[in-house]
Amino acid sequence: MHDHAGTHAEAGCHGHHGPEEALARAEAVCRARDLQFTRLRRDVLEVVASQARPLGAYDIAERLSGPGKRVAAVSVYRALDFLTENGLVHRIASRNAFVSCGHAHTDGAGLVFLICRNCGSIDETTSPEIEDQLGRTLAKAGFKPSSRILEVEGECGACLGKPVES
Amino acid sequence: MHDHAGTHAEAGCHGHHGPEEALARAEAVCRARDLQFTRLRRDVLEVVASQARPLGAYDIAERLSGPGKRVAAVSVYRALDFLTENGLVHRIASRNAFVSCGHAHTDGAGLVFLICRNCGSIDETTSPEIEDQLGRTLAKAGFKPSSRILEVEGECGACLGKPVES
DNA sequence: TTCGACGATGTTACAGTGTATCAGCGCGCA
DNA sequence: TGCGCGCTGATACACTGTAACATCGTCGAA
Repeated sequence: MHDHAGTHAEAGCHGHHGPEEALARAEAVCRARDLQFTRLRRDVLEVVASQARPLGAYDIAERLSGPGKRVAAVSVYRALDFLTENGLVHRIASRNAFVSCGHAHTDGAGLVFLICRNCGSIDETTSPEIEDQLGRTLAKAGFKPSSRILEVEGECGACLGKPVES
Repeated sequence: MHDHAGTHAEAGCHGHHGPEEALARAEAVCRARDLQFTRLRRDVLEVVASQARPLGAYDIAERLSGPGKRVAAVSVYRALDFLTENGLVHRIASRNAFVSCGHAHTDGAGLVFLICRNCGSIDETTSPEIEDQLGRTLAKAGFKPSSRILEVEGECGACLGKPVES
């Protein structure tokens, strides 16, 4: 289930900070903006933050459901909308899935997602240089940006280090 | 339906070259690689290339279907797979839709998609500088890339020029 | 020519993703 | 107490994508 938590921990991980930090940050953000950090939103964030891999909305719903309790996907979507709007979770467009945001960052500034096609983990970095270049390129094209996504698929450092489990 | 064809034509358009060019290039590519440029593939490409906006697979299927003829979405998907594998159309991950590729380019080198949230048109540019910076950033992170997507949403030059139709 | 291999297409079914709509619930506030 | 408002539950549905199998056409070999 959460077997990668250990293997991933060492591997140049900027992105995955664990649930505690994400929850603390969420509480702070919601308090600052006078928003409700409800039980459902908390639970969804906790599930997403507990994984270094992106989770689909239905995955999350399944994990939140149990014998006595059933969480519908639509509720998860609403919680995810809330969380993404407030920068607590990111949507990975190339996977139709979601990851928790490791650190506060100024609204999408040069954010890059590194998706390992081997272990499925997601790492998150920023690059002001890319942001600069992108800004210049857009200006040259006469385009006024409002949001951007930059996702790279490949092999992460950890998987390159230990290529095969033979 | 195709009302934007005129309005878009003047607007710093790198991306939308019309169906003829796309079809000619596709024929050349398929001949060079000894691939079959079948009727269905041709039709799908023609529909996609006739629009500056990205089209969903079901949109394409609908446009290809008529009173006597019905094209199933699954056939469209197969044609789109073929076309994307050969660099003739691109998938826009943030929209789950497809656009025809305006020009030959060396396998995803610094490709940037500019999606206008006002008129819905897509423009396509490349930036070696961004590619450079991205390469450096990835190297620093110890990440070996195999593919990447970079999509920017905002307002295109044409829509900025004529802000409102009042 | 006939046969078989192979790739493309047709068809059905189904899984996964996301939204619309309405009803009910909890809580603050007049 | 009652009202408003935001959150949640629940159902239904639309959109996106894939799996599996049948069929067809073409090309090359026997």
